[in-house]
Amino acid sequence: MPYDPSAFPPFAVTVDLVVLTVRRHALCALAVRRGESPYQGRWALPGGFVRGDEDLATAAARELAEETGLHAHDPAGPVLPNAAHLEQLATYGDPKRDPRMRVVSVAHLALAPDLPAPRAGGDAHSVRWAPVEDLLDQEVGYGREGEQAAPLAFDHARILADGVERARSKIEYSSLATAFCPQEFTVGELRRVYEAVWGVALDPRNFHRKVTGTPGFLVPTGGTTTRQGGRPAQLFQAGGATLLNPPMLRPEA
Amino acid sequence: MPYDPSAFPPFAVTVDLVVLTVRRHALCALAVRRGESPYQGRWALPGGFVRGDEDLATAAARELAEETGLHAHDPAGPVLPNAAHLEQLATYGDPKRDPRMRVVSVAHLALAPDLPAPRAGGDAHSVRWAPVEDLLDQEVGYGREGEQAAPLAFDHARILADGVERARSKIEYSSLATAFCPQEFTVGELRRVYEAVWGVALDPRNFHRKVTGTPGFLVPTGGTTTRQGGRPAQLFQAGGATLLNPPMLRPEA
DNA sequence: CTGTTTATCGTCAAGCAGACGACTATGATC
DNA sequence: GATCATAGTCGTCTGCTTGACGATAAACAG
Repeated sequence: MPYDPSAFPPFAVTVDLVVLTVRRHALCALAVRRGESPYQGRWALPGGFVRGDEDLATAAARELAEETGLHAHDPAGPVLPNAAHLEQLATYGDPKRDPRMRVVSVAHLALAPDLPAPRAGGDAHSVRWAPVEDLLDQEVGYGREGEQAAPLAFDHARILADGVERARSKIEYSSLATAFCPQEFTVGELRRVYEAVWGVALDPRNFHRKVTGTPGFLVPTGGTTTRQGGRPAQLFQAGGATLLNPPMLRPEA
Repeated sequence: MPYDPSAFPPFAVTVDLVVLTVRRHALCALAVRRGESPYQGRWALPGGFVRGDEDLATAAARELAEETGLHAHDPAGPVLPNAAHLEQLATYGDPKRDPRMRVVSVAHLALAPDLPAPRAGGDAHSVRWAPVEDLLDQEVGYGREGEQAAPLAFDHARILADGVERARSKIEYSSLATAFCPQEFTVGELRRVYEAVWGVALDPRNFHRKVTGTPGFLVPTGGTTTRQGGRPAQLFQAGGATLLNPPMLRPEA
């Protein structure tokens, strides 16, 4: 049977990105300010149309590079300095999610280390890192200093919440928390990542025992650093293990 | 800025279903035989186009009902007799995955109890439950009795593998295994579900202690049954808990 | 009645997690 | 330079969970 274009309704397909990082002890997401209607002036997740000859993962990696300058981490390739973890999150296709037309958005989740330089390709007025708490708690509508208190555009609050939940659960049983760290990092820095993502305090001694005792999680690089103050700490890299067994336990409550 | 149809390439959007059940000690998936080109005569996952005014979850539930007569389980609604668990799995959008046109498929995962009656809406020649092992091990190409040994159509082997992996991991930390059981079931039946999905043997005594000791997982209905032979077993229903803490541990290997 | 099957309860040792004490090595402050 | 604050690292102890497995219970088949 030949291809019959009338047999299916046409959709626009986009990728939206939940890009997370840990800055100053807080889990932050990348937000862009919309320059056009609908939701003009509101904050939204970065994203864009999938091109006609482009895979979904490719489109997400392209958008990520355009917005942040980060490369998607290729497990097969070499360890790049500016590499972020990128994975598909979920797909959102409510018929009314975009008032203009029928858009299906394949959301992706990216985890990036704290970027020393601001991202490329956007001016400071239209792109920012915002604490996810601020972005999600804006249903009632008040920012701290007359800041933009409107909720995220479209269904992006839901997408962001799903992405944050994915990140929170995935660092339990995988080594993904290292994606938030620079290439070399200390146990304390890794612990602060867990604390920021989970929003809890962890016992430094038990945490240290756990992560250094899990084979393949961390490999020492030999160096030490004192950038956090206090006694110098050993530097580590992410080891080859991707799944943690047994997992890190997220405290109750 | 008004809606500009030329600004994005049109896509067809479909839902494909990985419907799993446990039959005769084996994890089985629903497969349909393709009646048309491409891949005519090959087995594929059930699925179809998303309609113009339909949500993705709605489309998946509609396809599920059309193929199996099962309802998608609504957590808010009453417990229906023929209810299956349904969740979004992942989205597949390789530009070449369908030779006819650009199709993005939002795969969903459904977990159903073993259906006493064959499914409605399809004749026996074009729909069947097949052990996932058979469906996935056909890359080399030989079935047991001259059976259809060709691999699944399109990228459906990959989708099925992803769905199976999701199910395998999700029954570890959630109560989803009960979705494979009838409304009332015994601990032994639940154990056989785990054994079939994971492909391992579990100690009946430790399993019994674990599931009956996890609060909210199982609630006794008071009845007993002897349908498995041997000493009568207590009947249970799924309790309210959806997350198991601590999780069921899948044996190493 | 005896053997088989399945369910259920108990015991024990090993391992892990949470609570927390103690010590170490830095920089900051007086 | 002594003291303090900070952060890192090593231990100890206790309770809980797990995995291995013995023992008993209640049905059915011969």
